[in-house]
Amino acid sequence: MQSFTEENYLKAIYHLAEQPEQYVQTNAIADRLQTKAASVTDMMKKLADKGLIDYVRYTGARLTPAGHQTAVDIVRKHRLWEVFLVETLNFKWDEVHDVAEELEHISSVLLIERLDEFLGFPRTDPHGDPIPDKHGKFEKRSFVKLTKLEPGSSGTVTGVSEHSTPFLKHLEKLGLTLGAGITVNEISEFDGSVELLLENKKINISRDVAKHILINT
Amino acid sequence: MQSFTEENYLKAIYHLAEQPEQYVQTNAIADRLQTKAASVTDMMKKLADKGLIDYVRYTGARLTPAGHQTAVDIVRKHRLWEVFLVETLNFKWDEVHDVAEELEHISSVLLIERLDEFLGFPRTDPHGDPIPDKHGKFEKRSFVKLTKLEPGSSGTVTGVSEHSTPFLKHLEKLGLTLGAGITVNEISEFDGSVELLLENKKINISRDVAKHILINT
DNA sequence: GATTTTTTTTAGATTTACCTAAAAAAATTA
DNA sequence: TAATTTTTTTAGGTAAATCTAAAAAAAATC
Ligand SMILES: [Mn+2]
Ligand SMILES: [Mn+2]
Ligand SMILES: [Mn+2]
Ligand SMILES: [Mn+2]
Repeated sequence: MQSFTEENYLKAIYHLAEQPEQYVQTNAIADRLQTKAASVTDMMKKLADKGLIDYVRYTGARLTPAGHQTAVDIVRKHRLWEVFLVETLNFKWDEVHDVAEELEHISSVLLIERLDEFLGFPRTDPHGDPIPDKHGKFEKRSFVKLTKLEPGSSGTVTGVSEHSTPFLKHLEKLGLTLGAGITVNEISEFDGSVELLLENKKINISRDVAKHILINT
Repeated sequence: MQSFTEENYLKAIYHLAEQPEQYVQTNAIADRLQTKAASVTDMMKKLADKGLIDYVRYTGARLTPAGHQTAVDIVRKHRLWEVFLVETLNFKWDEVHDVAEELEHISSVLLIERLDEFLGFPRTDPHGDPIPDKHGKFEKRSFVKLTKLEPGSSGTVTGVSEHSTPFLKHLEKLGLTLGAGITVNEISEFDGSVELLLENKKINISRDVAKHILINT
């Protein structure tokens, strides 16, 4: 049994690690959880004592198999709840993240199994992120950041790497929702902003927006 | 914004008070929350400072209007989640209480409004308890405890005053579920056990079981 | 009404999750 | 490599929610 706080630390390490064996730095965790490095160090010792992370002083932390399982369980719950909120309760995709941050800590195993079943075992959440199965397994999506596309190339929006309400509302307004087909016209040398074709309409987005849009080519 | 702990104290006072103006004793709260009287006294001071209860030393505590609103909101959420678990996710009535104890603390107002709507604005939960509307209002049910019925009188099971899994499983086994029609044959002078007719079948239940069964005559 | 019992509060600790400020280690730059 | 900057840890402290043990008040009993 972990506290909400412990679960949030494990999830942060999970999301920050690009490869599973990679050590995640103290400051990176502090930034993500909006806390102080000293607090992170305290928690790292505690999680290491519990066998949930490997922690090496001045190097960082990485999840043990037990810690990984816990983290991926939380991610699974988060994403299933987001699907429920959108599909069943008609939330918009920009309204679900904060509620799911609370719901992901509900501990009942039966609840999440039944929810998964009720939703028809969805594979992705409203932001295009894959939903791990109960064993923590899921297929890796293939995508490139919109900023990495060559001018002239086309693709489909399959995900976003930022879940905040203002960002998603902005995309909604532009019509850049999941499944939208786009073609890159030009990437500005000056500020990195991207001009693209969305259903024959020419739109311009800033680099800051483009870098959080994931494209399947 | 209250902590889970504060919410649980307010709910305990709400459930323990028979009339709204009645002061609830420190020990009663401690018993219900499985904590110590000293801890309750600490929390009473805190809740009084926040204006959620009236607290009189050596007398007890009662909810202020603000505290009552908070408490009844939690009860509303608890009962709506129980309906969801049973109606939508096919939980049994004995499996829902502990999960609802966690879910009742999820704070989103939109979530609970949408859930209410999705469920079709149910008026009672799986144990027959009334669900307050968003203003905290609900109709008082009329019922008598099964132990108060005269031999010969009939009625329908409309509720239970105990939500534990073993108790509800026991009732399930006997066929004493919500809506069941019963007639009292005899109440034992010796141990208070009750013999009753349930769909023409004669069954016997102990006083301890009977006192938690609520009958509509 | 005095004595005993029960209930409640106070005093003083503990644990968890934080914090700031200072010290130490590692990484970067000169 | 020496100096500087960045990162991380340690030291020491706070607030919330808990506890035990002792003191005080209220209620029950004699
Ligand atoms: Mn999310
Ligand atoms: Mn998501
Ligand atoms: Mn319940
Ligand atoms: Mn109930």
